[in-house]
Amino acid sequence: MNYWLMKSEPDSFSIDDLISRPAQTEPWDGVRNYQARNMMRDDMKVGDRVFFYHSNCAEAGIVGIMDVVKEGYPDCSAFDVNDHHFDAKSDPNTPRWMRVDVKYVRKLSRTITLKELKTKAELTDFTLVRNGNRLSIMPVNQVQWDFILSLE
DNA sequence: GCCAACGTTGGC
DNA sequence: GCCAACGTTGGC
Repeated sequence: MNYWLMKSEPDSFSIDDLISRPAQTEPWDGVRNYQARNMMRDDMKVGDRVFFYHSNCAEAGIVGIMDVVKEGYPDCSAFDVNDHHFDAKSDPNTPRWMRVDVKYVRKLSRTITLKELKTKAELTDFTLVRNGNRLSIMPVNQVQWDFILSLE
């Protein structure tokens, strides 16, 4: 089993939005970055665990945990001209973008903020705290995962 | 709202 | 294949 972190701006989709979805499950669409796409297409498996991270907000940080419940499949929001994430270069016959489905597991008892994570020597190599990193999906290793949860 | 970091695009 | 211009991300 692998561990991941996925970012979302709570103004557009928060963990409370996920909780209110049917079956508390949501297709994670709109990702338009190749590295992140490749991880959803090739590496994320059913049963993998995911940190839900709130970005670009007052208190950026990890707020909860999700499960991967459906592996990479075409992100059809790229085909919809009315969708904010429409991409004319994604052909339905050879889809350029992929998504996975994620399901709510639980909220953390508190937000573990980016600010706090940056102070931890144990997380020096964690992608999230590396300066200027903009990946919206990233792997988390077992040691990092366990350490972060121990902060809760 | 600012702006640094960085990914993508496209001219050459 | 280089690289300048441009757009986006995301912390602050």
